[in-house]
Amino acid sequence: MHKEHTLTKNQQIIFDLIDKSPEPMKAYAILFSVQKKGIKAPLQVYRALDKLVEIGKIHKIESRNAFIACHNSSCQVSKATAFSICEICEKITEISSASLSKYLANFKDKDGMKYSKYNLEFFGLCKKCR
Amino acid sequence: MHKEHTLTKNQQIIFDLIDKSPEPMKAYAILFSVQKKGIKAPLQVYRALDKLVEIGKIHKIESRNAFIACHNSSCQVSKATAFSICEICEKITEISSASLSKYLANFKDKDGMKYSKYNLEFFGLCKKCR
DNA sequence: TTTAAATTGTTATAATATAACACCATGTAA
DNA sequence: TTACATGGTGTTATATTATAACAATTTAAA
Repeated sequence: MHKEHTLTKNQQIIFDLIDKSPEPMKAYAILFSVQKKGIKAPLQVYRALDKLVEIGKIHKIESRNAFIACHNSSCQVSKATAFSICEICEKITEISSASLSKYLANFKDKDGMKYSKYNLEFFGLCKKCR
Repeated sequence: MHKEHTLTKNQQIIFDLIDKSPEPMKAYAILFSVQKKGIKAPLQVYRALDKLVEIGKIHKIESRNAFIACHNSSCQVSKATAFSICEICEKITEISSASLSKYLANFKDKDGMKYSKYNLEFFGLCKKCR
C-alpha cells in the first residue's frame, strides 16, 4: 500500500483533477484547468506533480509528457510502472500484471545488476482502433 | 538486420556524432556540435533525429530526452528497446538480453492484446556508483 | 515553542520541440 | 523528355515543456 500522505491544497486540487480525467493530462492542460482555483504558475503545477509522482499517487508517461493517476494498489507501484499506449487514439492504460512485474522486478542484466525501478511503455493499437 | 538506408548528409553528420559519443546526446547539444558543419537550426537536427529513430539507427531515451546510437544487431531492435540508467552518474546502456526481449515481445495483457513495440527503462545504481 | 523542513507565490528564463513555407534533389512513369 | 510524386533542406517564427532564484508562509517534529 501507499504510505499515507496528507496532500496539501495544491497537491489535492491537482490530484483530483488527474484522478477524474479519463485520460492522462499534460502539465499545461492541468495549469489551465486549475487557474480558477488560484494556481497560476507552471511551477506550482510542476511542484505538485513532482510530489505526487514521488509518493506514487500519479505516474508520468515519459513518451507523452503526461500524467495519469495510479489505479494500482500494489505496493511497488511507484517504482515499477507499465503502460499500454494506443498509437492511434492515444488511449493509455496502466498494466497490472503480476507475472510481468515479478519478471521485471527480478530481472538482472549481464553483470548481474538488479534495478530498483523501471518504466515500461508498450505501443500498439487498442481494440477500437484495430 | 536493419534495412539499409543511405543516410543523407545531415543524417550522416548527426548519426556520426551520436555514434561517437560515449553518452547519449541531447538535441541542442547536437545542434551546438554540428553548427560548424552548417546545421544551424533545431529543425534540421530534429528532422534527422526523427528519421534516424524511425530506421532504428538511434534510440531516444524518453526519460532523459536524449539520443543514443543502437549497438544491437537484432532485427527487432527499433521496436523493442531496453536501457539501464544510473540515477547518480547518468550512465546509460542499452540492454540486450534475449530472454528479456523474448518475454516482452510475447507479453499479452489481460485482454490478450499483444503489442508491436515497447520501450523499457530500468533505473538503479551502476557498479561505480554503488 | 522554537526550529528545521516543506510548501507556497512570484517573476523570469531555460530547454525541448513543432508549424509553416519556399525551394531543391531524385526516382519513376507517361 | 517531361511531369510529378516523394522526401530532404533551409529558414523564421513560435509553441510546449520545465526549471532557477528568491522571499514569505505553513507544517511538523524535537
